[in-house]
Amino acid sequence: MHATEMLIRRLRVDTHLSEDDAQALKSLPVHVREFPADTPIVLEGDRPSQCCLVMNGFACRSKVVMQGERQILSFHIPGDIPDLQSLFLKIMDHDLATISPATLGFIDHAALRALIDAHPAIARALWRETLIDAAIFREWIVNMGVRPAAARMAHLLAEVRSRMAAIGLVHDKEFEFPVTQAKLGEALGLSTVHVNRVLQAFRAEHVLDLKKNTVTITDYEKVVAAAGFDDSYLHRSRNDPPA
Amino acid sequence: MHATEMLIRRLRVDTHLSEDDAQALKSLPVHVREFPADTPIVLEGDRPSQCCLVMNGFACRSKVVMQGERQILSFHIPGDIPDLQSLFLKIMDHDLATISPATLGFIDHAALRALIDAHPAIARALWRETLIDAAIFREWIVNMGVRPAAARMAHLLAEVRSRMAAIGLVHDKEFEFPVTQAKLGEALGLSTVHVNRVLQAFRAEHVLDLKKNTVTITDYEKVVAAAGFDDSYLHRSRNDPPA
DNA sequence: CGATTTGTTGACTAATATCAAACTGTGTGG
DNA sequence: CCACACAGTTTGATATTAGTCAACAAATCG
Repeated sequence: MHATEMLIRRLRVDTHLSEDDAQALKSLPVHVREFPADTPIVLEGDRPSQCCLVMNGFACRSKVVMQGERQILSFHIPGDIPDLQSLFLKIMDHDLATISPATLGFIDHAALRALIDAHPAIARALWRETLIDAAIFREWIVNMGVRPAAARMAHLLAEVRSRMAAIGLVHDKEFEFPVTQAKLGEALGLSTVHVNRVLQAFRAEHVLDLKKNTVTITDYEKVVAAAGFDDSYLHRSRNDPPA
Repeated sequence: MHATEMLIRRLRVDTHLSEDDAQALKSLPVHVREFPADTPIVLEGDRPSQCCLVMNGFACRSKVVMQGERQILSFHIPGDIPDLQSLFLKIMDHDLATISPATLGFIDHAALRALIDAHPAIARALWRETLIDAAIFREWIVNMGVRPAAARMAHLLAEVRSRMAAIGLVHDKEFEFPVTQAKLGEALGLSTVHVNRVLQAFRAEHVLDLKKNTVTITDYEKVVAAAGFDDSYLHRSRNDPPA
């Protein structure tokens, strides 16, 4: 799919865009590039001059603390614009990298700014995307703060499943999620060993499985119950009818 | 100080606003109300029709999970607009409440939307505020994920100190922070007992103290070192000169 | 096919939670 | 002014969760 069509479809999930807005988006110049797995896109301290649309594959944002430990802050799936905040926060305060081979579309800040100034509806749609991004961070904080390891992992996988489902990428209880146990640990604030043990417990209870970059959620009800998962923080449009 | 002046000053810290923009902000109708301590302002599930500016006192955002545990997501100090996201995310996905007696200024969404449409610079300034909000959440995730209890607490207090300093509310190594040990625990994902013990350790080493709603940072260098605190995620303007 | 990354296991340790009790301090009504 | 109530803090003992280390097995990649 073409990058700008993808963007239009994504923004229209939550916000009404006129044909005029859509045309304007369609004429946005996008520079498409292929990235191998585990490759940095932008790093903390950078001053990017473009935003990045994930067209294919997966990415994650992370931050390293001086002791060399890394905290993964978010995972990104096709359709996401993981560094949209760089449009107004000049200096990156975290890293963005692929976690699988990925196709990325780069859009110049200048072009995006011009579009925003000329099309208030597009501005709102993008602003809203950054606000949902923040809502996901909030839930991530809850996850780390109050949930024990198993619930935390269940919650993360339920969220990724939910977001993948929204773009039609969940098939037959399965979805692609190219994450190693080590990376899951970095995301959840758990050691690799503990991640492994929690995963085994889920497998033993036939709740879920993760292998070969694929998550299989055998018993979705149990996952939701274990995680206390409620997707309202994702602010899907059905929850938020227009004002 | 008048609410709109406060807002103008706040937005001008990071963004250039013309006299025209400032005048427009000044004419924004603000409804000022006093709140006692520990009083909800908006709750999860609400559909607020106004945003709230903290003029005096302190607030926090939090989320409760079904087991009744509460995770505090952020603390808010005078000048903050803790629920600015409600302008575009109709349904609150978390609670907002005072933690001390507070003076709050309420601004109608409708008025704010009109202002945004007419004044792109104000829109950007507000958007930027929500992006910094998200940046703080990201660092909070790092805090919960990789830092042990003492470092985590040091980081939180260093952040609050930094934000209080920015509005001139740090005096003589002290600043007001009306938080109980129980609330600190809810913010940091620690039990009250553990918070107490960590605090005692800091006291014993003459690093910092927290009593009577006041934080005293005796040895700021040690706090920064223990926390690995680096304020660049707060995106102060000196780090982000205009494009 | 060897080399490297990823996953798995067991034994042990460290960090933090839990529980229950006692001890502040502060404000209130008698 | 005292006594009581209450919210907040402190303490000790014990339990639990998750981390560390080290070795090995399995999968993946060139």
